[in-house]
Amino acid sequence: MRYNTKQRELIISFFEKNGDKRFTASQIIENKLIDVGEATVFRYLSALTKEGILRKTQGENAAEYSFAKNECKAHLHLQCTSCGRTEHMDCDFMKDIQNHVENFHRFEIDNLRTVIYGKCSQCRSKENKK
Amino acid sequence: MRYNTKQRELIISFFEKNGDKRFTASQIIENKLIDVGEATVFRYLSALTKEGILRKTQGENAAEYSFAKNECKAHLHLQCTSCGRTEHMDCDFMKDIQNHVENFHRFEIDNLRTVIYGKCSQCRSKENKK
DNA sequence: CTAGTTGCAAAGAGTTTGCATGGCG
DNA sequence: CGCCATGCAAACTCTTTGCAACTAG
Repeated sequence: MRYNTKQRELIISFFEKNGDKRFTASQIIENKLIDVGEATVFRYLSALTKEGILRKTQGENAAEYSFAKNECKAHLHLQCTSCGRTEHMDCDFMKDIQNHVENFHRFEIDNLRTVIYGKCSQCRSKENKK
Repeated sequence: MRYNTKQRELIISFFEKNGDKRFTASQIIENKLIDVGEATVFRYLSALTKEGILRKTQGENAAEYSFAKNECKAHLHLQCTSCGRTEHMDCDFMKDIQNHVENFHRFEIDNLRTVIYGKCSQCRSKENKK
């Protein structure tokens, strides 16, 4: 059994409101973004990730969590290592990638866990100006 | 300036010999896989990653390091979340992915940092038998 | 009422840093 | 000989866990 508690609702609605934004447990706790005890934050971040409600990715030092929209389960995510922005790869070619990896490599991609790192064009042009 | 020390050579040749295998700093230290002090292991894992000699990826709890072959800079890596095995995506379609992401999303993939998570066919058939 | 949940504090794991000693060039 | 590298121990950060009080169903 699982209880519907105030803390659970607080955490889910926090991420729901914050769209694509990613947060570490420490950010939430230190800045008091949600009024829930430290251990409980960790417990729910972990539980909600298992339930598929949150998306967990690894930041530089700590795990980052964001809201896992349903569409996100169907596409990959490009994350710029300079500015940190995430782009959702919701284009037609996404299906081709999925098919190739499935048929040729016999591998089923986990779109929630995977992050494609690299540089977005804006950050690259900024760096070239230096 | 940078010195060529015994420790540096030990660490590089250890990873060179171990091909695709990934190791955490703790595995190396606790099992004495390399005869180098704790802090020095961490210092070199970090330094060699910056130099592009090692490939750093995030395991469940700790960073994992493996030897970064030159070919690896040109393709993505599929890693099974069940058995942990890594498959190198060195197929012709890899170029198409690179081109699409570059031209359509204006994003330059970092192949050393990126890991595509999912399940390999062997692990999926094993799980279906349960 | 009963079983799951909370929050505090303590513990644990991974990683970084200060500093005196040692070694490369 | 001068500067960088090493190793130990201490410090730090992120995360998990034990436990008594609390709360949803």
